[in-house]
Amino acid sequence: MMATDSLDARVDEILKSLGRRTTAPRRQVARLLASKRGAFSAESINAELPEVGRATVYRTIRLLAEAGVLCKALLPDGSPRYSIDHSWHHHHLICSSCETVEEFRSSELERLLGELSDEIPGQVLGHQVDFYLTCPNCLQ
Amino acid sequence: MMATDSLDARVDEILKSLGRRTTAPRRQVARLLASKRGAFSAESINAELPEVGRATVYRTIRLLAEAGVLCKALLPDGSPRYSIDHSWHHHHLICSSCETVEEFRSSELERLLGELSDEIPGQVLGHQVDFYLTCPNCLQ
DNA sequence: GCTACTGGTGATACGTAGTATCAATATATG
DNA sequence: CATATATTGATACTACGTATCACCAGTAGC
Repeated sequence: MMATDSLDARVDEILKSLGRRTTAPRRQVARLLASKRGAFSAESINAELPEVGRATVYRTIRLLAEAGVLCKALLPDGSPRYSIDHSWHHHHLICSSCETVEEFRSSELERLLGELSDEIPGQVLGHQVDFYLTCPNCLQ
Repeated sequence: MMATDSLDARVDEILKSLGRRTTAPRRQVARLLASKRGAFSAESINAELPEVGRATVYRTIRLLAEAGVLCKALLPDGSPRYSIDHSWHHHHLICSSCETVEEFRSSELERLLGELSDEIPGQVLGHQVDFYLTCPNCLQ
């Protein structure tokens, strides 16, 4: 599968650039992630990979999130969901019903957030904007 | 203390309006919360009230959060912090260093978020905006 | 003020999310 | 191929929160 192969290569590259080793467990996790559409919990990945240790699953997810391959969104209650990061900077549309997470971009929003960051005392490191909604699907 | 007394009264009122009972443990939790400045974790409240059960501490915090007395902010890693809710609708300035949570309001931001909500497919229920920063204090 | 009804409490157990430890193992490199 | 070391996975631990359930205490009605 094209997408899987390219993510494999991307993961190899990232690991190399970080001086990390390319191991079988990391490949297994990366391949499973690549097959996922939408958002997922770390625990669900762990459940689908009984042959990979839990700690390794979590470590790999963290590694890929820090490398920008995955991004982390928080459901309204704070529980994290991960998804493949398709675009550089974006926010999230989170369905409170089916927990689907979609990416969302708005240059106008970005501009305003930038302006506000300049006004806020201290050094702004980043921001998070999430919309909680009932998605068209869940509205029937 | 004035602030404590008024929160006591407010909590009594809220409990009454919800048809809930005014109990000693709920008062203890509410009093401790009133004495807090800034944000705190549920667990820290639990630790400071050994005579109140953990379940009751969490139940009371949830009750007060749902009633609008407390508001919940999420640190960058998703761990929740609670603080007395001083103003109706606001966002958060979260110091990544000292974990201080401050309230933040911007009518311009609110207006834009409202506009965007209209454009987003599905029924938008709410949004969350957080700025992560190093606060002036932590910048020395 | 007493009593009964029922909501609240707290001990315990459970579930999710994630990190720390550490002996055993696999990888990249000379 | 040998070896230094990054990585693994079992286990244990922390934070955060909910479910259960026997017992207790508010509150409404008399």
